Amino acid sequence: MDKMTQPLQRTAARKGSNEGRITISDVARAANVSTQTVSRVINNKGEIRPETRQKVLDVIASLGYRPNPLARGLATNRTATIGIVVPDIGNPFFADVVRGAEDIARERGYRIFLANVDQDPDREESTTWAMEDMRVSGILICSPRQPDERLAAMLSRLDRVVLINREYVPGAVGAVRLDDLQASIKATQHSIERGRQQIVLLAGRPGGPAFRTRLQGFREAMAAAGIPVDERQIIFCTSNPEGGYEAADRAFDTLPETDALICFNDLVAIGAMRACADRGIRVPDDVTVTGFGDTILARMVQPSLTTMHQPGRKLGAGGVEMLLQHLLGEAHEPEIVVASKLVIRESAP
Amino acid sequence: MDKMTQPLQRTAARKGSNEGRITISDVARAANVSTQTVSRVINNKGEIRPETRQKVLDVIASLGYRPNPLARGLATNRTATIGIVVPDIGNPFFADVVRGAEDIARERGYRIFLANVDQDPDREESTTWAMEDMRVSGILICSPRQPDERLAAMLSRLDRVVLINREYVPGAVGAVRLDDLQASIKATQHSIERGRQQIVLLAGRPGGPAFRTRLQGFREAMAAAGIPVDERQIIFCTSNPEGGYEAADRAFDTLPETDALICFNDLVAIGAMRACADRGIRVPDDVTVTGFGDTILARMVQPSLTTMHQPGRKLGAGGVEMLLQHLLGEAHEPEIVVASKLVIRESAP
DNA sequence: CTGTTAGCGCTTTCAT
DNA sequence: ATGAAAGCGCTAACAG
Repeated sequence: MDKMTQPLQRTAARKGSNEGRITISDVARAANVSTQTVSRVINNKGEIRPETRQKVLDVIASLGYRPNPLARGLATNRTATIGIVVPDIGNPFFADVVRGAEDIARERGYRIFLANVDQDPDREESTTWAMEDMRVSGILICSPRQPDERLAAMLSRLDRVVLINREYVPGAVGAVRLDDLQASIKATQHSIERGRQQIVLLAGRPGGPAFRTRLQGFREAMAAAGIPVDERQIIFCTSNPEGGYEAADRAFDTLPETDALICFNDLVAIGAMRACADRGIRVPDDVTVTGFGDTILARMVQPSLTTMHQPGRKLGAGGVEMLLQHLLGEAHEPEIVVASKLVIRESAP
Repeated sequence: MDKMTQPLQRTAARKGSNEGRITISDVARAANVSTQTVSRVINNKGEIRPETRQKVLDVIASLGYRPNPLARGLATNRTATIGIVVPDIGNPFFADVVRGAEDIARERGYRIFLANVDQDPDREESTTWAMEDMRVSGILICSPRQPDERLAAMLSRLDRVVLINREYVPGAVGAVRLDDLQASIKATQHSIERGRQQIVLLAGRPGGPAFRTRLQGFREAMAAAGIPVDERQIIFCTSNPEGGYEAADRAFDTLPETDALICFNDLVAIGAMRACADRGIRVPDDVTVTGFGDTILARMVQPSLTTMHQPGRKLGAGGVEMLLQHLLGEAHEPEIVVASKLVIRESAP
């Protein structure tokens, strides 16, 4: 049980005391009221005589009082904080999700507690517990790779979790996600329509639902066009530029006729394009490359990237909104699906 | 935590407040000891008879007890948490800093409380307060743009802050930074040595110290080479691809002879290269482009980016280490300066 | 080595 | 409309 032995160091401070910070009693004393009255004022609860209220507010301002969220949390078992768990802060898509969440959260008086788990399911789980321990009001989880069963197990012990960019799983408050299946279909169709013969899917890491959906969309689009799929056309990769580079490399080794690459995300696509360049393969003439995400880089890289636009900001904002509705007991959809559309640029015109 | 270590116990849900969660008293009762003993066990404090200790640990495990960090924090006025404030989670350099910090923090039993402030000084300040309110053990701040005076003011009201990537300011625990001045000099020198005549600095946003240092290095290198600097060679920009795009555009409008661009960071460089491409300007033949950061993208974009390598991970790790040393009362340097070296790739051979 | 007694700062009953 | 008392779960101080 070493995990819970937490180092609580102390500087030269005396006791666990409050190092001269203003407390609610200080305010109460200075305003000649009880602490409850102060509490009521800062929480806008109950009826308070306007004069009393104003006096308390004045004292608060002049003393520079800031409520102690830990004490509050201990008393109420809740903090005005929303946790966000992202698998990879290096991915601009998640950066957008976070921004969207922050926008709404801030507006509604909540703080964001952001955690990066670097694609590690164990870290994801322990992080989630830690947030729960901190009595966050709710958690947004972007968990593209956690298997359904494990996620369901987590949810069964967790309350108030909104799933970002994955299908609703019972036990969650709800899910806000992109229509990944349609996106995958559209991306594949586009390559088919442009007459590409040997389309390869750089599919991400196997196991997670994102992977499955991409794959399914790919297969469906190919089947609909009557094109048989060789299993070698599906290549696993980590979801970053290196992964894309290696996967594209493998694609060209295995299937030299490859003339289109559908990539798990923009980062993978960038890596794949680099692999093409290093082999003297021209994009888009010899091979077209399609990404997912339409992150800011897509417009900027060369050739610019054809990619499925995925409004991450909307997902984050929608997730927080759903959570807050839930907290307020308001009704809401269990699942919000946001469509993504293809943005055609140079890499796959 | 294991899902099977969850006994169906539920002590009549006291006041519904703690929703049936296990408390230290539950453990104490079940183990026939006082809460104090349990506390000692989980904190590895004081001497405890091994049998007692083991018994407590067993009960903790079987009950699935997890200490309430809020209660702990309230009692000790400290939580085993380190805050990190980054100006822009979309920037891969900061992602690296965060990862480095997480590595060490996790290893030492601390949690990371990450906050994004989107380059907004006000948000930076309020976020910092919120962290302080949460009684974090310390804060790492990456604050490239906050003016010295304002930062100093913040520090005067804050304890235990480590500055990341900026010079030591009195009041801070210390600073861990790159040798930005040398980096800027080296980058400029490289362009000079390769015979570039009209070198333009895309300098970032004015006001912050990062900006100043880049500028100073640029001027010093130019002066050392006896090249006069036209003020139009210094262009402000936001530190993202769009900023780079616009700034490069302006550079070519103003000084058509421009044949080298030194960019505030890799993202700016990517935007600048795109601007070149859109104008039919060849990189590196017509114009060389140099970035800062050597983020993962630098290797992958086309042409690949010559850039100053900045080991973000080291900064984050070093920052946490310095903070922990400080908390333990150990001596440490006030400032750690990490050298960055030029990585030569295609954009400025 | 272990237990007892007080809080930490805030909110929640209940009174008034 | 306001106050008094009683915790929330944990740790600090001082016994023993």
